Amino acid sequence: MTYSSELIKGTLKTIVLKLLSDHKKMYGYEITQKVKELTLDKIQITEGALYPTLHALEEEGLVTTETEYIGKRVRKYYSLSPAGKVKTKEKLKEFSGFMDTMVFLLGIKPKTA
Amino acid sequence: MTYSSELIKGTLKTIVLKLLSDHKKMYGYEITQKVKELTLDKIQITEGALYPTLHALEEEGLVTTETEYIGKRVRKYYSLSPAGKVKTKEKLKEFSGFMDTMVFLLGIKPKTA
DNA sequence: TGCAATACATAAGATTCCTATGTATATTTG
DNA sequence: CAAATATACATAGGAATCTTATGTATTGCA
Repeated sequence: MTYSSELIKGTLKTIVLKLLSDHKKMYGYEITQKVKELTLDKIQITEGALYPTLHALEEEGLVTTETEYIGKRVRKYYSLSPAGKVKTKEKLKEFSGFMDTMVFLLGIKPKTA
Repeated sequence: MTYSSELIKGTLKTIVLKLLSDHKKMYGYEITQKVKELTLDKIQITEGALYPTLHALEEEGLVTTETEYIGKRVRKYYSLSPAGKVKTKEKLKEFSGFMDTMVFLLGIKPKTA
C-alpha cells in the first residue's frame, strides 16, 4: 500500500533535507531507495519528482553537488550547505508544528513512540 | 503565523469531512472560521480553495446540501452522506498512518497529547 | 542475450491550492 | 447615517507540486 500522493505534496523537500542531514552525502537514486526502505514501501518518491526537487534545492543554495564516476556511470552526490542545515531545522520544526495542529484538528491519537 | 500552504495541500478534504462528521451540518463560511478558531489562526482556509472543494465533495456524493435564508442572505449547509461518513473514516485512517510514517521518517517527537 | 536494476534527466499533464475579483446582505463604528 | 467590516456565496487565472511517460546509458544477472 502506498499513501495517496496528494498527502506527500509539500513534504518532499523536507524529506530530502532530513535524509541529507542524516547521511551527509547521498545521490538521487539512493534517496528514492532509502525512503522506500525506511517507510516499508509506503512512500515512493518518483524520479520525476525527485530530480527537479534536487535541482531546485541546489539553485536555492541549500545543497552542493559533486559528481563521481562508478565505472562509466555517473553519480551525482548531494550534501547540505550551511544554509541547507539551517533550512532543514526550520522545515522540520514547521512540519512538526503542522502535525501537532492537524492531530488536534482531526482528533487523531498519535502513536506515542 | 500561518503554516506554509504547501503543507495543507492534500489535507483540505480530510479537514472538511472531519468537521462535518463532528458538527452534522455546516456552511462554507462557518468551516473557514471554525478551522481558524480551532487552529489558533495557524491554518487558514481560503474561500477560493474551500468552495470548489465543497462542490467536488457534492459531486462525489459524499455530502448533501440544503439552502437556507438568513434574512435575504443565502446560506448553503453541507452534511455528510452515508458514503461521506465511510470516506471520512478512511481519510482519517490514511492520514493518521501517513503521519506515523512521516514521524518515523523525519525523526520527530510527537506531542503526546 | 535479454531483462531488471542502476542512474541520470526532462516534458506534458493532473491536481490542488492561492490570489484576485465579483456580487450581495448585514452589522458595527465613528 | 455613512463607511468600513463582516458575512456568504462563487469563479477565473495562475502558481506550485507531483505523476506519468519518455529518453539515454551502464551494469548485473539468469
